[in-house]
Amino acid sequence: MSLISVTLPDGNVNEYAAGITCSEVIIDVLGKKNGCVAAMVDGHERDMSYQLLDSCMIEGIKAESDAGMYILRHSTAHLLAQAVVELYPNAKPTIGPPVDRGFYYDFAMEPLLESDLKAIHKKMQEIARRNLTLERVELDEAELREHFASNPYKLEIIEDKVGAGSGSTIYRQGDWYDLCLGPHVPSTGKLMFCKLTSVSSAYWRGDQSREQLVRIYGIVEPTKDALKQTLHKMEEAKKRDHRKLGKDLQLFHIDEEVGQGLILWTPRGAIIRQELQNFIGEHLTRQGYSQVFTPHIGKLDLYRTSGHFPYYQDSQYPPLVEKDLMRKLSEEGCSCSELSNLMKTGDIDGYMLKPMNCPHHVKIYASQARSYRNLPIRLAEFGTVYRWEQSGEISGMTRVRGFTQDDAHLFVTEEQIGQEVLGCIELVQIIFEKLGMVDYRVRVGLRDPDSTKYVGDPDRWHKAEQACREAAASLGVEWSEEEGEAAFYGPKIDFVVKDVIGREWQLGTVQVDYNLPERFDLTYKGSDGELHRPVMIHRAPFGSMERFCGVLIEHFAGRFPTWLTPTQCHILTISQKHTDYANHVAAKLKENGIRVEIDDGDDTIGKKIRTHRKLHPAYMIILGDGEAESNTVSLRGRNGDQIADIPLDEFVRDICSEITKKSAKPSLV
RNA sequence: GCCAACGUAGCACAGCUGGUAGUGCGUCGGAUUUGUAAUCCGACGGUCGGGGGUUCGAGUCCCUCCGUUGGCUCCA
Repeated sequence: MSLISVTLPDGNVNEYAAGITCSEVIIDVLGKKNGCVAAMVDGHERDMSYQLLDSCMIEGIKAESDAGMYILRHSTAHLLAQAVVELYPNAKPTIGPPVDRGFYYDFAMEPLLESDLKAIHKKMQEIARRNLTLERVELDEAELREHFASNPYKLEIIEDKVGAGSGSTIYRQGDWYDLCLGPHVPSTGKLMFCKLTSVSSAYWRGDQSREQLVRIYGIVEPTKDALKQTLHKMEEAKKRDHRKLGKDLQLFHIDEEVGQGLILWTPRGAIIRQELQNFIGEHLTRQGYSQVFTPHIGKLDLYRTSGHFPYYQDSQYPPLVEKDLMRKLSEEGCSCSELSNLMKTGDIDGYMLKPMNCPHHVKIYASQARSYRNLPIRLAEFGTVYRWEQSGEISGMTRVRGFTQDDAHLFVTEEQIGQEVLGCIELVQIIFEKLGMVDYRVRVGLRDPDSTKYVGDPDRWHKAEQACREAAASLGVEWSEEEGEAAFYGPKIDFVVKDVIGREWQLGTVQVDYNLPERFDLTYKGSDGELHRPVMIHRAPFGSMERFCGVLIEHFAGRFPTWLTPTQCHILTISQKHTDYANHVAAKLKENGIRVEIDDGDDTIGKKIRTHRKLHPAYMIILGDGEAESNTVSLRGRNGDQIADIPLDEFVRDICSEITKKSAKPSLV
């Protein structure tokens, strides 16, 4: 038998007889498997049982590594499928991939209930305990078809993915097997520590016109402890959910009688929003923006020119029609579809709730003759827009039907694009940094080189794309280029953050636009005395106040920094004879612009603390005889720490300074 | 929009196979006047998401609409 040279991660080279398995090499080197579930051989993931026939480089893949977790999840998806088929013999497994935080498997079967998961989980554990070996088997096309003869979904995959004439592999565990390329863990015993998290539905191949499948989601970890930890984290994440905290902290309300996806900002939430808007406003002024105000509606004609109507009719609220016209049309027996057609053709006019602020801002630009000396012109507005999101998509504050963008439109010359894009993203960065949001990524959306859907000259596109790239690269955070993700009217930079349950949300965006200036025939006079076309940049560093606040609530878990928190000080009296002093302290704080709430009720101090801590004020101020006599306050912080008898003036000075500095955390206790 | 589950007082929940609604917190009233995570007593509060049906009788079963949640699809 021939010998092969196997290069190890540390650079050492061992010689083995050809045909040795990954597992044997790893055990030979380490004396044990050391938690490896698979191996990386010359850059390819392989099973532990994979035989090495040629000289190669090898490295073990540990279960807890990213690649290892992926394999663990994938194998657990198989385990799930086997369990489901054993319990429901008519269920047909379709696909079951690993995903970021776990895995899922889709089955063609009768709908399941959440409560059925328990039995399935039990079955999975039973199979895991059988410790079945996962065996890779290569089959030719005919054999594959024979193995999956009763499963049309697998046959379809064989048809499409495997291709005519070629074979593929299956993985067998006990008497069950699945079509799969692997790799997998060596045996089902590695998959003990899993949990099924939810059951929902999905379409076969994500196609709405095809069969509805039952999707089961689950998670898995290499050890019991890790599973416990992950479950604990999931519980913690649930507590931070902005929908729950928003209710508990009285930040916003959604009322079904008002409408789905329409946020009512209650007084406490409104403070947070106002503070954020003030904060952005300061930076807008510094960066040379002009603030404008525009109404919530505009004529259909405006949106015909901009292109929003009727091309995006599906995602807009239906147009508003003047009442006399409506009456006349209705007397004439005009049907809804006729009305809709008349609107499309422009034969009748109406108004639209604005889906975007840009047309209004364009009109402000166009209201005067502009010169190159005026550019860039930067128009900013907290503009509320309305979009008809699909009902199933609406969620809390993060996906809504009416929202306020921290919007601005910059009208610039071609040469100014780079510098202005940079200015926009610097603003985003300043704001994210101040709020401690460091876990975000940047996506640069570029043209799909094969598509012709884009408007504007390719050379200009190229320059704008380059400007976006350079701007993104200058940020010093993770960024990626994504071809085909540009808007049809220009390249863009998106800021994406994760919420506590791992969902990613696009917040800020900066988009270059060649289209609207063209459609509205915008011009400026250049130094050459000729008229030129400006370029527009759309930007919204927070995306929308609704979504941003939703994400912020989760980011801070409801414990906002002093400058943002709705009530900064809760004054609690020891007994009712301290009410006068409490009012004195409150007045002093309010004079200094500090938001205060007093509780001078007849509850015990313990009870008051318990009540008020639920609202997470920056500080609780406890006032009794001692404080009243010496004109001091005693503080209690969020973590329960206490400081007694701080002179009132000193406290006012310190908290004011903390607020002015927009400190990340209350730090006076 | 599609699939599934869910929808009981302001909030969190209980209510078995149909017999006509309970608990805790909150609120209000009374007592208490308290020094750092629940003082005691009492009261108010629900046409059980809306509408329709089955039944002698429905929070409990069926239909339908609305909403919420988890996914899918979509997102200028």
